[in-house]
Amino acid sequence: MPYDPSAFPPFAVTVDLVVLTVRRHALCALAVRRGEPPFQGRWALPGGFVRADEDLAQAAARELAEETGLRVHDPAVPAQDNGAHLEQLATYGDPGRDPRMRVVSVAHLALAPDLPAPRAGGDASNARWAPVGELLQQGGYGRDGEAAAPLAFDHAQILSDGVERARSKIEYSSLATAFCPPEFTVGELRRVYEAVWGVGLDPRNFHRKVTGTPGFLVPTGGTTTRQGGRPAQLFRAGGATLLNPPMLRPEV
Amino acid sequence: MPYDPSAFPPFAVTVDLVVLTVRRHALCALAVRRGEPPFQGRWALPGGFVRADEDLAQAAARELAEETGLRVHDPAVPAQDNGAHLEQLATYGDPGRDPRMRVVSVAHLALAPDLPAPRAGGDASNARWAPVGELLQQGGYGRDGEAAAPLAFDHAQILSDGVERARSKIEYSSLATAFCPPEFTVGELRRVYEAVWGVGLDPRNFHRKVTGTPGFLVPTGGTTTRQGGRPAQLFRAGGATLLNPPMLRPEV
DNA sequence: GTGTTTATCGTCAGGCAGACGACTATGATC
DNA sequence: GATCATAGTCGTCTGCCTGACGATAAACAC
Repeated sequence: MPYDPSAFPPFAVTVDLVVLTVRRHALCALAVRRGEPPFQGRWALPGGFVRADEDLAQAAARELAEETGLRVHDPAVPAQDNGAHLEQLATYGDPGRDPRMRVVSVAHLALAPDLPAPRAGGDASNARWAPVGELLQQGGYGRDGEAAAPLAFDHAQILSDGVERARSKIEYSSLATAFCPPEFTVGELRRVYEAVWGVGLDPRNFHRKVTGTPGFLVPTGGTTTRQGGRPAQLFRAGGATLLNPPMLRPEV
Repeated sequence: MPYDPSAFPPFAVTVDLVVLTVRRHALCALAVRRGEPPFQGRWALPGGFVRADEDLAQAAARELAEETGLRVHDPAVPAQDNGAHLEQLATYGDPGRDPRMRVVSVAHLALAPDLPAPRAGGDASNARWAPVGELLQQGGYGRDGEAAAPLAFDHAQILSDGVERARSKIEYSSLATAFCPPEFTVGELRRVYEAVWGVGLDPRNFHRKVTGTPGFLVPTGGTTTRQGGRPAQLFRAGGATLLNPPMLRPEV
């Protein structure tokens, strides 16, 4: 059959972002408050339309920068490590997921170190870091009396998928370092695993595992004592991106 | 900002399929010959436009049925196991990936047992199972003198991503059984792993691993001798979908 | 029967993870 | 300044799993 522009229905294509970070020993996601219908006043994941001349990854990186000021870490430049990790997550295209029109959303997952404060177009009250358990639970009230209404659209599903991706991916990759500042201690990295998995890990076995895996961590020579207690060695993420054998997640 | 239909550019949304199977000890993918420009006469992955009232998974299942006659195996009905496995792979939306217009393609991965013969709208000469190495290699000639021109569009990238997904996913899941008929022997399952990974596995260790993992394989009681040699026990896939600890892929 | 092929069971050594003891180096408290 | 609490780091031991590989079993071809 020849090419016929009327043979296919037009879609709007958006990118939605699951931006995760670890704050106060809890896995948190970035949520923005919707200022317009539908779901006006409800919390949602940040996102926006893909522009006509833009790649999907570019659109996601642009939205991330607009919402958080974060630049994306370019894997081709391992030296400059002060950016977030960004990867495509999955695509959601249910008819009716947006009541206005047919929207296909390409969700992306971003992992970032702990940040000072979110900004959404300069309006801080319309963006916040919230523990993922709080965003996903139905009913009840959040920490600061915020009514825990479900996220807008199908964003609870998207967030849930993003969290699951992060939880499984830190098992077999060095992705957990994306939650850490450029230099970090073994204990800080362990607390990332504990927050993301929601479990406790043995500090001694964890230390043996991460320092014994070649190429995973590179000591920088410095030490720090910002956690109290004996000063800890500082490390940077090594070149190894795959962790083999993987870090084992406890059975719960 | 209020809702403004002119604020976003229209996209065409398609689903493309990476349909994998194991034939004659080789991992093969379904390819269809393009009958119209662009890339007329070249091989491509099967796919098509998503309809206006269709979910992405529905569209992928419909395309799969149209191209192969396969129904999709519904995970909610584990008893009836005569369908293919289908999952979303990734989404490709480079501007310029289709010279006609802006097309976002949601690629899906399908795994099927060995099938008699492909059919593409009843025309067998326009569809074939080809070893993935043949489809991905640049230049040279395929087995039957077919010029090994690169796949159309960015389909080489999509196929490559799909193969990589399949290779890694059979490590930690029971997905390899999707390449097998409803009842199969340990040896047949091992040959699936060998074909997908392109390695040789020790039959004795493999047998110990798969029969020793609870819930992975369920003996049906029957035996078969279709491979020659001593009759082998027949199994069905057990309820366990996750393989823990995973099957280890040799270092090459 | 003999040889070939495939399936299945066993044995053994090495590696890794979980459990946990011991020691070190800092800041806080009395 | 001594003591305590906290966190980091190094070891040890045991059990499980894997890779390598020997041995046996049950079919078919000749």
